[in-house]
Amino acid sequence: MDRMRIGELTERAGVTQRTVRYYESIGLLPSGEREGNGHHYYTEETVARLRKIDQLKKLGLSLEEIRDVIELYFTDPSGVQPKRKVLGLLRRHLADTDKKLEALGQFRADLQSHIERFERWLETNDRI
Amino acid sequence: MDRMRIGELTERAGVTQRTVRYYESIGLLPSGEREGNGHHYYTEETVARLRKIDQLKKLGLSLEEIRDVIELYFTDPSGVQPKRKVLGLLRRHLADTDKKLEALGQFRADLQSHIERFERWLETNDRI
DNA sequence: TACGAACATGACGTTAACGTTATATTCTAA
DNA sequence: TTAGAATATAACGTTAACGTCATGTTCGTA
Repeated sequence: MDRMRIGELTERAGVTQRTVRYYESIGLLPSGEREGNGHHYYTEETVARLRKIDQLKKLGLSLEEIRDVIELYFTDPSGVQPKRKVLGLLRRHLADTDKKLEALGQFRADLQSHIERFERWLETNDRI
Repeated sequence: MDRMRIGELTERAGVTQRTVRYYESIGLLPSGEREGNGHHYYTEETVARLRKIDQLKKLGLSLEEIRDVIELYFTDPSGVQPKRKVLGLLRRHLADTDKKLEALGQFRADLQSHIERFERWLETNDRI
């Protein structure tokens, strides 16, 4: 009972069929197995994958970048060399993420100080 | 001597002329004053503005979002109502930023834990 | 003053990440 | 079994943020 077609998949994952097919076409999503009739069938994992992709997108990762990391959420590369390779990738992503975090923190501080400036101004000048 | 033309502007700000003209066209950058000849002239502030825009872009803000906040870096809205309006905008941006920070922090933690997992694996299985 | 460099303007091109028909086939329920 | 819903595939459309000519005018200097 864990096999579903694209209709149920997209409803549960909150994306459109076009999105699923697009992801399949760029190799971001393994294209579901097909029956003799041509229809694709998906599983729970596909739903989870789509949700994870959505999360990563919200972090500002491009689909290409996501393709680099999505696998390690659902599979384990076997062998020392593949694991080393993925580890390198992950470390780069971590460094990038730290940079983003710092910049975003700075931006937050800027916003905060602007907000306080406006608040002070309004507090002293408002009650005319 | 603080008046420059687009060539110097773009060199100092690290953007192309196309970018400057595009920003002018969408109202993100005030289009430089023009002489009788048709040439635009810019100032130090334009350089600073372009750099600030670039910073904000790196935070994942769209040019439209940047247009909402860029002014308050370089001007002060006068009057209580305008200031209230900008304050509201700023608070929304602050809330958005906090959400992004949280998501990004979570992603960082995920990455970190994956990295550690791989490191442990390699440490115990590497020296065959 | 002449000529190459700089500038202005217009228009078509590009990439990412899908949206939106259009058409054909398959599934499902009455 | 047959109409309507779901699916597959192809192809053209869309938005953001510019890139890349093409053409014409202006600037600066030899």
